[in-house]
Amino acid sequence: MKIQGNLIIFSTNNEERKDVRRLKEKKLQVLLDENNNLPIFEVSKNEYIRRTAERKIEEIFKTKKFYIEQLYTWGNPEFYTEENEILVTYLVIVNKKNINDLPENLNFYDISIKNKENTTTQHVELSNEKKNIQYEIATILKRNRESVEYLNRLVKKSNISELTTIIIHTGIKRLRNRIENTNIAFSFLDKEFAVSELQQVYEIILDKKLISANFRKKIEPMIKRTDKVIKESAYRPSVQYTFNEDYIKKSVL
Amino acid sequence: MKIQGNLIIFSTNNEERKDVRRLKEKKLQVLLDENNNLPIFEVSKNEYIRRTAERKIEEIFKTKKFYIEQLYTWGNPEFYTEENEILVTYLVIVNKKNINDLPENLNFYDISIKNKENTTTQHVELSNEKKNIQYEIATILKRNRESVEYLNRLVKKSNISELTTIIIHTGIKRLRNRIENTNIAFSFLDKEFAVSELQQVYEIILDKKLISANFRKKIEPMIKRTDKVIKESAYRPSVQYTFNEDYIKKSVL
DNA sequence: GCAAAAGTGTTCGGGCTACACCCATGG
DNA sequence: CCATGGGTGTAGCCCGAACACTTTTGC
Repeated sequence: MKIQGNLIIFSTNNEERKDVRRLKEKKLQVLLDENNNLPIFEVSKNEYIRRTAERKIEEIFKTKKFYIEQLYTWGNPEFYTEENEILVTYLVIVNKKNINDLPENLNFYDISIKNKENTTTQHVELSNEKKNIQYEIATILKRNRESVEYLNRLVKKSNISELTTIIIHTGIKRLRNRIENTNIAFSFLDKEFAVSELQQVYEIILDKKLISANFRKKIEPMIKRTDKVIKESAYRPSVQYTFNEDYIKKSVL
Repeated sequence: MKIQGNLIIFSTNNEERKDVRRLKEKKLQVLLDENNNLPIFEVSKNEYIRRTAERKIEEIFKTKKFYIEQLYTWGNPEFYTEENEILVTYLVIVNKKNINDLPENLNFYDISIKNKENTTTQHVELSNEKKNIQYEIATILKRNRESVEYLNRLVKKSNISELTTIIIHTGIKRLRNRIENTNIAFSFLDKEFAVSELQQVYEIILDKKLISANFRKKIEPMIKRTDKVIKESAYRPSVQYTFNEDYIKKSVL
């Protein structure tokens, strides 16, 4: 029995706009190696698997500041090419500012997802300056035994493995669930941040524009105002906030 | 590297009341072996792990009618006694009426949970006619690295392993999450059921009384009325409903 | 008739949505 | 002065909570 570990690492990028007076545009990113695979680690006989995952991340970024949780364990014919293998995937969130290093073979890719009209198919584009990966992934309703299940399938062959696309898909779904029920959003940001930055994190994960007036009210109990201000855009400076430690939403496994 | 599988199997029991004119009282149940452990299966070299889990369940109950999903993979020093082991847990729901057999060493236990006032500790009692297992489990907030995490710990030694109590706890949390977001509640019931039966499933999983008028309105789009009626109590018969196949809530992994 | 369950209708309040509007800043 | 973002207030709407009330049945 062969057992492996796997990392789906999310981060965000701040991109300058052409119009320099506008806010930087945040994008959700994922880390892939030179073969468009997720970073893998070998599960050793002498260490607990989660600790091994953490050590691998520390090795990649030379930092101990990141969020980690188990995503899923793959060993299902639906998703797996080889029999007799098990792959445990961990979901990781890093703030780029906490990264001290990045191996040459690993690169962050912007994630862009477009829903195809009147289908359950999504067109996904992973891109950076050097490379552009495109694929389409469909959500299929599978009626099996006592219930229904949602499966994902890669509908067009691409230069990325089906399992990788499914893990990315599953990871984003998990982010969406977590961002509504926990405080993971703050893992993308510095200790101090503007409300608009937090809102951008919500927007890129939920993939929709939010009305800032309503967003403020919603997250108000989660954050604490500081005395500092910051000038992100060319206009009115924004107040810096920190996470309100008193407010901890119960997380649901 | 040793790898094993594990099953947390939930079901419900219909208990007669002393007052025979009242409705049978549903209770949430879990399946344990004679040593108070969850059913284990060995992961073979020749089969996918989920399929192995399904085969084990079919072997236990002599039925193919059950709900299954992966719960969690344990291999963390926090929860595990032995190093160098991995345990993949699957969550299962069965309707007793679909069970054709049950090995002698396996028994269902009623689950009763009481929150201890002003603490995050819960007193749990697992009981049937022959046996009674009691323990207390605490939820501990652990601040680690970039975020907070909830851990569970067995606070009083008991004749049940800590890992088993944590898996039961995690399983119930998962049921609570799923019952609000998917249609798993129906896996506990027959194809045709009364609204009050469905309500009882919600009540035992969420562990609180619901107001039936509001419950009806909430689940109305999920169910379809049939022509049949059933007399569960000694009083007014109730209309039989089925699951409305048109209504399928998106499940979130 | 009454106790228990099945089933319907109504009111109230909190939270989300949408939008109007003011403030601050730099070009 | 105006475009853009920061920030506040408010009105409407929907949904859930609470509860009153009717119907049906067996003892």
